[in-house]
Amino acid sequence: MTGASIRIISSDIGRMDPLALDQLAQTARLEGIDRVVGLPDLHAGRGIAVGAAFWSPDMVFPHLVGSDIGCGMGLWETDLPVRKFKLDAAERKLRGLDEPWDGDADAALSGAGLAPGLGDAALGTIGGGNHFAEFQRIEQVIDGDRFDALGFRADALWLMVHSGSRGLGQAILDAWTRRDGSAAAEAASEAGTTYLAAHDHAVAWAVLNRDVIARRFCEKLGLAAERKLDICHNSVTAHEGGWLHRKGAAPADKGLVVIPGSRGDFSYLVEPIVDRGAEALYSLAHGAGRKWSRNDAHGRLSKRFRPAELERTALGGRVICEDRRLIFEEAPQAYKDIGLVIRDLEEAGLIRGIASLRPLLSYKTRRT
DNA sequence: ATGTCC
Repeated sequence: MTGASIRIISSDIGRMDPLALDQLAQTARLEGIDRVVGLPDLHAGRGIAVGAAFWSPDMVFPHLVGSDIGCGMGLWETDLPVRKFKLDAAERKLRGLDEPWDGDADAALSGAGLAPGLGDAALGTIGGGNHFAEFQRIEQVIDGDRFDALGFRADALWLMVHSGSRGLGQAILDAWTRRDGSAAAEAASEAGTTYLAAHDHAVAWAVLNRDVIARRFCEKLGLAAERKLDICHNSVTAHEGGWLHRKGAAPADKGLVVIPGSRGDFSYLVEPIVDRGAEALYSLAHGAGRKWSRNDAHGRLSKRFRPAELERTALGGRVICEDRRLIFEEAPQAYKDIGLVIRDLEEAGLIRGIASLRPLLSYKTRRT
């Protein structure tokens, strides 16, 4: 094998982080990887670039999925007219959400086809890092016909949840790594099927986790909500006779997608254009993508701002993040311009915009 | 990213 083809979806590759591009090139050299795609939100990760898709004809590479198997975005429309959403009251009521969920975890797990007790201590919790739950309002309906046909309401309060499989996915990758240190397994081998079965459980758990998180948030505010989409951006799935790994890449072949900007920027509800998807491995950006590393963001921003100043954003959004380090790491300044990411995807013919959403209240954590 | 490093 001489290495995979690399396709980068961007109007300005020169502005991409050389480290991320180098990480992408490294994975393209892996024996068994045939095709690699970098998306406009590409950024450096811990060894593996984030915002990328990798296709192998017969092998599974657990490290290309990473530890947060099943991580993704869910989007709910609530029954509350957004004009009735009161920020101060909502902020007061959103407490206890980092604590273990006191609902019926086993019933929820079995409803999702998962074993009782599986990861139940973490079920319904957001976690750390870039995870969040965010109340939003529709800023602009871009494609009114499509928006109406979907039965969506522009005057409703919306809720977006970004979380994953917490300790469960981590344990699955750890178990893989401890096995024998090999990077990949034939999907049909015993090691491959064992990993894939565990992976599929973690994906189902992560979908359920986002659902429980949304339930908890809505319960605190006395809202009912309907899930409009759930999109997983860390996974490996059977695809065109091989295995498609997505590392921070939304699927373009599974219906509507929401692509969030930073907490200080808009999010975009988009429709993938499936017939153009093959060249991008049926994958899309999963967010804005980091511009600065966590360390850089903390170093630069903690000199310029107090945490309280970062609890309000330029778009008028409010932030609940009582972790003093995280509030700097996840500041809007640390992220790329989501507008440019969306434009790149549109210009590549991969998406059509349906609506944009404005952040109202971003919940990260109450605990420090 | 992480029932998170002593």
